[in-house]
Amino acid sequence: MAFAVVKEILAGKYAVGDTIVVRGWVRTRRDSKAGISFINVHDGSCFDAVQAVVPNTLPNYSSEVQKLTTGCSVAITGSIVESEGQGQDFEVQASHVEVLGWVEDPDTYPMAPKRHSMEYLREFAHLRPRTNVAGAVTRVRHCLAQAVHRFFHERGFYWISTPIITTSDAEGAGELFRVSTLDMTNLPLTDKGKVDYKQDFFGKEAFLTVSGQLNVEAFACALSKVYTFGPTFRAENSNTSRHLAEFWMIEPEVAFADLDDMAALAEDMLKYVLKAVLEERADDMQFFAQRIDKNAITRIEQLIANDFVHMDYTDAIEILKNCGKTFDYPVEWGVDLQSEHERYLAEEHVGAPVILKNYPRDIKAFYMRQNDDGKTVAAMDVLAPGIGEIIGGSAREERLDLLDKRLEEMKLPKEEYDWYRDLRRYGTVPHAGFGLGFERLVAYVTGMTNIRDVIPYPRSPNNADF
RNA sequence: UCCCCAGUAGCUCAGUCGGUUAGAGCGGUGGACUGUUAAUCCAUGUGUCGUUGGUUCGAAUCCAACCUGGGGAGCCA
Repeated sequence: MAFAVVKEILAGKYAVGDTIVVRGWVRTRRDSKAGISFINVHDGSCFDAVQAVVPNTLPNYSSEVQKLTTGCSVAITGSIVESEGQGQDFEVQASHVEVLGWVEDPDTYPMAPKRHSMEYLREFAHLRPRTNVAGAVTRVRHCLAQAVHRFFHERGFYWISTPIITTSDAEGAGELFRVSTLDMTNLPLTDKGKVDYKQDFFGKEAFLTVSGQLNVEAFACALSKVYTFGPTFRAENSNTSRHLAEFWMIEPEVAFADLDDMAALAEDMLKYVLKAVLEERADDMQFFAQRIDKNAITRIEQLIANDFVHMDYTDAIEILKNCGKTFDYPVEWGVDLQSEHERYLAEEHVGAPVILKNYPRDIKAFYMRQNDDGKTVAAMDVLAPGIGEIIGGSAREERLDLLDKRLEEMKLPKEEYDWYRDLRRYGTVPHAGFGLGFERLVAYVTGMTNIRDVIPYPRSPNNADF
């Protein structure tokens, strides 16, 4: 007698007549006067629940089975039978129903079998995994993560676990969370009255990382093809549907590669992982298309079928200037594109993901490789309709003199970058990489509109419960 | 952080141009019916109307501040 998971039962892995035990949580119970009850049990192995048919001849039928409500946990022993009803091929003819855990008060169990708002479910981050939508998101998220690793592994990339704690606050890529073991109510001070970080755990100021890029570049300049996939932290006071204080990022970094190589890699990767979702999570995607976003599947199919549109920043500016639309923020060569501009390009002008390349150097980071025109850098953004920037990347400046010049121009402390500069002093090579916000990808794929609903326990300003 | 909107039963919301007893659907519960499947039908309970303060004879309805949530912006992934 085997412990069976719902996915395998529904897929017909067991022969009719096999006796199995299925364990999970009750989604719904329906009683029939024919002397049977139907109990839908889900265990997370797939979108659908399995139906158990429970006859009223079981000793605990009236005392327990008929009292089962949504959320109760059960272990049901029975035989696999072909279903007499519509909606499923196989079901379980129960011979024994063991109630593992009751729901204290069905009236106040937060996950009632009905529509709930995403905002409401967010208040129950510990119970929402039992809902259709959170379960589907979780499986799609897993599928995407596995596909990302598989994609890079198949192409000879190595996964680098870059550090989560960093002592470099100089990248200037946003506010950092401080990491300290000092007693905040009694801080040690130096002679000058400043906090004496020499007495802190690392002997200097430490923070949570905002990016693994600089660290992973060192490995690209040794193992050629590498990537990071880990958590990232930004202490920005961002209150939007596409920002989190703690999120996961994928950052490939490739030696001997240029910007066009990165654009191609980004396109290949996105198509690869989206294909995996369509193939492996058809059940969940069908749900998203039904209930969350009717274009969820067709959008992905179209993305896979079409080449990404490439566009130079300079050309994008011309398009925006001549499109006849008036924007809240005026468009001029040299300005950073606003959300409204990016939305227009991705959603209206192209209607699909678009890769913007070669931005003015003055609005981009110090490490981006300068183009020969002296005005732009080899940077790219992949803009997805509805989400905005999903990928940001660049070729890295591998020429030490040019890198140093940028550090000086941007008044960054050169000594903080000694080890980073070493990569240019010892056997430097052209290299490039990009960063993909994992939650933004999950949101794009599922059609979920708020990034807080595609990560198990969202952290954002004023919210780190659970 | 800025702008806009909202906060009324377990949930989703309607309502009140300030005035005696605040509504619907869903969920829950009880029943009817049924190899059912977001079933269907009947019955049924529930609310210090976000918090604090103010205006008023009287506030859930008006005003203010605050809190929480949503949409948008900035920052970015």
